[in-house]
Amino acid sequence: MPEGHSVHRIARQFDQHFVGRRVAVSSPQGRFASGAAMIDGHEMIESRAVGKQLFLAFDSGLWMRVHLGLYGAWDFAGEVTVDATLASASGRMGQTNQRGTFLEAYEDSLHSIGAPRRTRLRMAESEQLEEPETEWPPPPIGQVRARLMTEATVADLRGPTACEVIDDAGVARALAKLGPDPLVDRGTAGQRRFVENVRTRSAPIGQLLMDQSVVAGIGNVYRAELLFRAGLSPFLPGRQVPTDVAKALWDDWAKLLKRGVETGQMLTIDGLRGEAYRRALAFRADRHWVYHRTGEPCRRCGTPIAMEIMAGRKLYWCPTCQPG
DNA sequence: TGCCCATGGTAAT
DNA sequence: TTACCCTGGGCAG
Repeated sequence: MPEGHSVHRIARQFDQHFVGRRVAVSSPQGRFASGAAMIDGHEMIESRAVGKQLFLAFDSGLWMRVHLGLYGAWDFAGEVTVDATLASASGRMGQTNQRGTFLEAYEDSLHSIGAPRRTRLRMAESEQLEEPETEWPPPPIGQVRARLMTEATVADLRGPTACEVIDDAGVARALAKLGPDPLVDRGTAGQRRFVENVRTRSAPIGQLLMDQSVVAGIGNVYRAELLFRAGLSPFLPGRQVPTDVAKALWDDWAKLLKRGVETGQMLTIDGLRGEAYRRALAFRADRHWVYHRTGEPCRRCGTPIAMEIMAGRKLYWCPTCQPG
């Protein structure tokens, strides 16, 4: 599922290709038919991401709120922005599964950074470039909950946890449930809220980082990786996390989120160069310190990475580097 | 082909 | 805690 960085990238696609345009909204699958009718034909005036939620504003005063959940995805077709070298390269990598082809795709993708072009792009937990369609508009494939269409671009939403039309008060209610997001709550205000949220709760920090009311946008990957980077035990109660450690956690999240939005990948190992960097882009197994590495040797100390279920989700950590 | 798993979250128990 | 929503990829057979 998309953690926060993906949703910010999706919001940017809407900002660049839908905001300022009239949008035809429909529900090919039918389950969003009444919501679609409320905003169909109106101009999109704003695209905003907060944590893992996307808010699209229309000139009628109504908003579309979308949460992708575990399986959701947006499929863009037509004119979209392709700026993630890795996204495109790894996408084609996945189709061919041959490293040589990956390198060719990587080199090829360097030419298209930031350039709007006609293609198809799947935006979910990862991004994948696909062959451009020949028919326009492209026929919806599978269960498309919502279709948003301008003259140049189609966005198909499938499998979301939440997809609804709400008013300003509804947006306010949704935002009130969310903790700070570094790309929304800039400066020290967001950091202050985060530190207070952590240090007033007794739940373990590994659980608090996944709590969207404590901090918005962190998922299971970033949770594990942030704790490793901080050398922090996932089991330390929030109120026992020193203030300077909590501040540093927030700053590191802000740094990783920014990197994720720029690259389209959850790159949590710093300083990768050359082949190691390209491998990390192409292969998830080469991308993280501890996430999804149960039993494998810690990249820093060699201790087998541990895993246990915390609050229903798999938690990964290094018992030596993150003592407690 | 079919089963398991997944980067979420909510509601029921 | 568990069930469930709902989709796609990986992998065993």
